[in-house]
Amino acid sequence: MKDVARLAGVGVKTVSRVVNGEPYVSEETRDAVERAIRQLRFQRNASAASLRHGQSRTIGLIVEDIAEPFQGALVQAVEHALAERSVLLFTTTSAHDPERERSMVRELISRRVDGLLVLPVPQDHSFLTPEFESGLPVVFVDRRPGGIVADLVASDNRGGTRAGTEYLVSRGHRRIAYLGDREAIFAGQERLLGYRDALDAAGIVFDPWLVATADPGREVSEAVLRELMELAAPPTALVTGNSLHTIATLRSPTFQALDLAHVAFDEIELQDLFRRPLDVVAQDPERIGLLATEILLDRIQGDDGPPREVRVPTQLRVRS
Amino acid sequence: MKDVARLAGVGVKTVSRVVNGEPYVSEETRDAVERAIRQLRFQRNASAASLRHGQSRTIGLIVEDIAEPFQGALVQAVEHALAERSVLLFTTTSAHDPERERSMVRELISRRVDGLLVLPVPQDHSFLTPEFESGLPVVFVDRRPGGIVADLVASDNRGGTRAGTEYLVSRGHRRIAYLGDREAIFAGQERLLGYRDALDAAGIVFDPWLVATADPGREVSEAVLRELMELAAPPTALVTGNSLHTIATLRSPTFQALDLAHVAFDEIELQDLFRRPLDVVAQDPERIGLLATEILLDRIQGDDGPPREVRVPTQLRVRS
DNA sequence: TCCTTGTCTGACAACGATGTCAGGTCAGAC
DNA sequence: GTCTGACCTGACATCGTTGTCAGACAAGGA
Repeated sequence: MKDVARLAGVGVKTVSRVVNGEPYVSEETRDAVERAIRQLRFQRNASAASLRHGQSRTIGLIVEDIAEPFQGALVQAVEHALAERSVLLFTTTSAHDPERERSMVRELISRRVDGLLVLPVPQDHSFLTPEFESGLPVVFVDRRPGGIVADLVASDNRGGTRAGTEYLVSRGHRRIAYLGDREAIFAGQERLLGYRDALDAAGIVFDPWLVATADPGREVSEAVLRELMELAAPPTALVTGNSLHTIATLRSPTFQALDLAHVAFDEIELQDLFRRPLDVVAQDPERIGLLATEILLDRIQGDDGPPREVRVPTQLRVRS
Repeated sequence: MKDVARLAGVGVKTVSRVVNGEPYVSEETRDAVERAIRQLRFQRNASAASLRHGQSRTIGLIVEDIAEPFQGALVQAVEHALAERSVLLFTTTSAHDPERERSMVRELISRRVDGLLVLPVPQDHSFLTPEFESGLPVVFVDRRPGGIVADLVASDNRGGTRAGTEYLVSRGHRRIAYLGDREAIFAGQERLLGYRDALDAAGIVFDPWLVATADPGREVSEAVLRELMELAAPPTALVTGNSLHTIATLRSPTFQALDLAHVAFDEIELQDLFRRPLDVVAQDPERIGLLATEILLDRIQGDDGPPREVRVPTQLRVRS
């Protein structure tokens, strides 16, 4: 900037004014400065500007795994929402590891991000409280963090499984099984509640033998299905509570041999090419990402209202 | 840092030494400083450090679309490779738009990234030459950029389609069709060459009627297949040159009605759940991302050897 | 004429960290 | 006692930018 100023024959502050589009610069001066900028290929140093006035026009995002379809779509949506506002995105991953998540938070804070978007690892997040209280805007995505009250944007998990289960009920099913995440996991708990809501509404007595909660896996699905089918009154329909369970189940030989009605929570890409059409409760990662970004940017602008919780509707997609 | 120094009763420089783990600090001083750091929850300001010594421990990545599986896996791999080295990643997308790509480059440079990883939009990239010559390390990924010679990490496209086509030949096919990207696209050109290599090696005369290059789309695949099957000597096998063509083809009714042997370039997730098993030439986005990151970090360390071109092997996966 | 107002400009300090440098202490060698 | 070298420490300038402030000038009004 000093060089530009010298070449244009003006003071550095005037160059700064031109670069930032501030008023009170004469036409000729502006031209001269812009010429000098082009000639020297000057690029404003954002670190220095950030140092001076405390805003970096940068936000940090922590997810678990970018390659996972839902999270990839989320990152894409956030990036898309930010790009128009010339805010840059630090993308980091926790790899499901609380310790790594914490260290990423540290890295991001040391880079002085203006705000944080976190898809939290299931654990206590009260370690964020000091930052949070010192004014760093944090918006959580997809899961409610433990030990801290903050903005949250997530799918309407409960309404989603409820709608999916009700669809099965409407097709005449009374013995509907549920395979999903453990209840310790935020979404797992909510989705199971939605399943029960639908049963209650239909006057179907909840049968704990029809519910399995576990970490997803092919062997898990296989074992669960075998047990289910050995019941005196085996289920005629199944709800899977997340995409990993869904995929594991679709892959399990017992399921493939059966002709269970099936509704899956979370869309599966390319399901139209599967052997059987798949009915799903689709989430909307684009909208989740967009809303979370907008709330975060509002917070950065200074919005300090009470924590908001936004639920993004799911969509039942029947294809069978 | 000033506050920490005051609290610990030492000079700021000593705090700096402790924070950066420099030698020549006595045990007691170090303890006192560390206590003060904890007490004040001090976080080093990376912008300021970056301003002072010119390195930001930050790199920029530009892809087209993070939600696309190959690119998502790539971003994940890069992030993974960087995390261990406490380098943070700016993730941005060009959305296939050259103008936006340029503006992202500008944003990244103004943030003083130490290096750039670019999956380039097909276009001339000579606008990067000034930055490049002024020492900003840039590594291109997946595609060779136009108008600039720089490091490149990409799949062995030619070898990949060659292997895929040779497999079809080995199964007795002589009339093998190819549907892929236009030759103007880097990978499209290379993959078509691999197809021809395999034909040449098998002594099969290249028949231009069996080759279609186009932008992918369901209608495109449908039309191409119809035309192919109306040939006097229709093909008995098909090679699709990228995943979009593959998916469009799998969805096209004509293809579904047929029983064409098929090899697809690029892995398709969950293909094991498809109606028919899919033989693919799999790329290795994890390895591409890792190698590109390592080369970039080498360049940042000062490696100024001639531009490198690294080809990552593909893997033929036969399932049918 | 003098004053006010609006416009335009640049000197200077400050943001928070670190490289440089000079100075101090202390043990051991001569 | 002096010297050397290793160790320890902090004052200060500096990185590039921008907020503050004061000064200069012109136009318009009293």
